[in-house]
Order: sequence, then structure tokens, then C-alpha cells
Amino acid sequence: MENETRQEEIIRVAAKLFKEKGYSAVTMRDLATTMNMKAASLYNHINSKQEILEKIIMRIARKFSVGMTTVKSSNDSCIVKLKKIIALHVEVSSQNIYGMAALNHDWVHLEAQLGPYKKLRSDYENDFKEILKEGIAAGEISPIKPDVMMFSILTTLRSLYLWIPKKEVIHLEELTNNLSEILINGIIKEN
Amino acid sequence: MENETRQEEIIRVAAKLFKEKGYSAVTMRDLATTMNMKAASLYNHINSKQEILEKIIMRIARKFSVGMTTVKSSNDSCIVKLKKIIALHVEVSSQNIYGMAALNHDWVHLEAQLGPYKKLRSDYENDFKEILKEGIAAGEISPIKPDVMMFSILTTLRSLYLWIPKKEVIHLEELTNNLSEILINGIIKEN
DNA sequence: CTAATAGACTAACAAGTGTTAGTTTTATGT
DNA sequence: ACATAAAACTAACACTTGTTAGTCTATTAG
Repeated sequence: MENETRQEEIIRVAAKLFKEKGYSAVTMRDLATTMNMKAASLYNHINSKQEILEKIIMRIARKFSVGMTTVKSSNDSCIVKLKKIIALHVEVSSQNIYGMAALNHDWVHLEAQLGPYKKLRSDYENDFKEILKEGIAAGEISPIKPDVMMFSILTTLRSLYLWIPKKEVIHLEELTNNLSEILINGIIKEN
Repeated sequence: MENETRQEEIIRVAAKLFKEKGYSAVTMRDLATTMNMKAASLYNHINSKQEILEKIIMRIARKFSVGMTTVKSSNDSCIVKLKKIIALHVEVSSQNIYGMAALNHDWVHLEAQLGPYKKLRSDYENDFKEILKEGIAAGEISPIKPDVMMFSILTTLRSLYLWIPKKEVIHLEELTNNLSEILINGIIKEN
């Protein structure tokens, strides 16, 4: 990963700082210091602080959209679709630990891209809910409020970035399996 | 609720602004404007911006600690204890929608109270995990990693503040029951 | 070797930051 | 009606903010 553009490096480092303190609390001088340069020099590579935030967030948001489209268009059962979505979150989150924090917390500070971001997110949530409703209609899933179900599952998946780095060894497949088990079957022991 | 101190009013309004934009992005002038006063006048009622954040966060954090202590010292089964914790989160979250955002996002900006806050939180998580482990030992709960279980349940509960206000009618008992069902039994239909 | 370009630098800007000091207004209790 | 206290105000402070302009330097291409 050493053919990384200087711009990409700035964005990567910015994402890390944004995770630690939030977009608003990170100054261009903070970012510059971490990059071992002066604040003004950053502008040889990026146009504005806002642009950094946009790139961090929209890049990841689009990955989720693409993933959801793939899952939606498959012929799997609803439960399998759900498992694939869980795997999608584990994958994207583990590869973008810092960026996920910005996506979850700092999207409110988007300006020009706020609308597009919200569109992607609400489309995603609608697709998610649709899968749950299909599952209920097909008798695969309990007929509880799909809203509450989606909220419960999706907030867990959206918070993965907080938690993945705490695991000593990140065994992604095992994590995906454990999460699927818990989110789908619950925690209660069946006899 | 009209015998509310002016200080309490400031804190309540601040919590709402903190939820919308985050602690760092809210200026004392923003807060003053919302309160229909000038920034300097705020200081007749509070000592600093930091103090506002402390009061918002620590107040709620202590409610959770007290609640957990009560649950812990009961003689209920682990499943019942879990249900009581779920009810605790629904109750505290619904009564402190704005404050919960600060607790979840802006605790990083605590200064003097950062240590005490982290202590309360890690104690809470340890107690939570202990309940799960007891449940596993007693055969009530599936022997999956208690870490993953706790993460899954707790992040859902911690995100309630994002979601409760979206419900048209907030029927708290029904929400508590639905959440218990989903978090404990999962979403799959049993035959 | 020279010219060109990328990318660092210094200096500065206009606006915004939390907060303080001192003053005036408003409400309260006798 | 008047003294007192609570709570608003204006003005200002020292500092920080994102960003721009202009310059110097090191690497690269011909």
C-alpha cells in the first residue's frame, strides 16, 4: 500500500482523527501536524476540509449501496440475504474502521453531499425492510414489527466499527457467524 | 414542568443542540440565540460550556449505574434481569432523547469528568457481561461468545435515542416487549 | 544542465471561539 | 416606594478557525 496518493494519505489520516474527536473538533492544523506538514500545504492536495469529509463518507456509503443491490438481486432466501448483509457490514466495517465513525457521526456536517447521502441511506433502509417483510410473508421470520427488527439489527451492524478494533484477533468469518447466530436466532438457549 | 431553573433550561436546550450538531460544532452564541439571549448572559447561570456537557452526560450515566445496581441485586433469573435492563434503557432513553446523543457521541469531549465517566461505563459493561455469563452457566442462554452478545444487545439499546423519536406514538411498554422478543429470541420463526 | 512541476513553506486574512468585566435592566420582598 | 438581588446587556479580550497568496525547494523530464 505504498503507491498511495498523498491525497489518499491525507484522507486516511483525517478519517482517523475524525473518529477520535469528530469532524468539527479536528482542525486543519491538527491534521497537518499529524501529517508532519503545515496546514497551508494540505491545500496542494485537497480543496477544503469539507471535501475530505465528503470523500470519506460517500465512498463507503456507495459500497453499502452496491452491496445491497447485489444481495437484493439474488435468488436467496430472506435469511440467507440477511446473512449476506451481515457479512457485508463486517467486511466494509473492518476495512474502514475510521471512515465508519465519520459515516455514523459526522454525516450531519455534510453540506453539498448531505442530500445525496440521505438518499443512499434511506434507500438502503427501505431495501433492508423489504427483505424482512418478504421473510415475514414467506413464514421465515417472526411476524414482529419489521421496523423494530430493522432498527435492532441495523444499529448493531452500524456500530461494528466501535467494536471490531477491540478484538485481539479479528477473525472476520467467525465474527460474521456469531453475529448471524445472535441476530437471527437470539441469545436464548433452545431445548 | 414550569418550575424549571434557568440553568436547567439552558442544559436542556444545549442537549438538543448537541444532538443536532455535536458538542464541538455548537457555539455558545448558537445556544444563546436559541435561548433568546446573548452569549455572555449564559454565564450568569453556568460556569462553562464544558460544565454543561458534564451535567448532561454524568446525570444520565449515573441513572444507568443505579439501574444496573438494582437489577444486579435482585433474585431474578438472567433472562428476567436482561428484560429489566432493556426496560431500563427504553425508560432512560425516552426520557433523555437529547442527552443520550451527547452520552453516546460527545463523551470524548469530557475533560475533568472523562475518567469518572469511563469508569461508570466499564463497570456497567462488566456487570452486563457477568449477567450473560451467569445465564450461560445456568443453561438459560446459548453458549456463544458473551462479548459478541453484549456488543450486539448493548449497541442496539444505546442507539434507542436515534429511533424512539421517529415512532409516531411512543408506546414504551410495547417497544420494550418487542425489543425483548427480538434481542432474546431473535427474528427467526420457530416451528 | 536546464526547465518545469509538484509540493513544501511563511505570512496573513477575516471571521468566529469561549469567556470576562462592568453596566443596566427587571423582578422581588419588605 | 425602595433597596436588593437576579439576570439581562454591551464591549472587549486573546486565541483559534479555514483558507489564500506568494515564495522557495526538491525532484523529474528532456
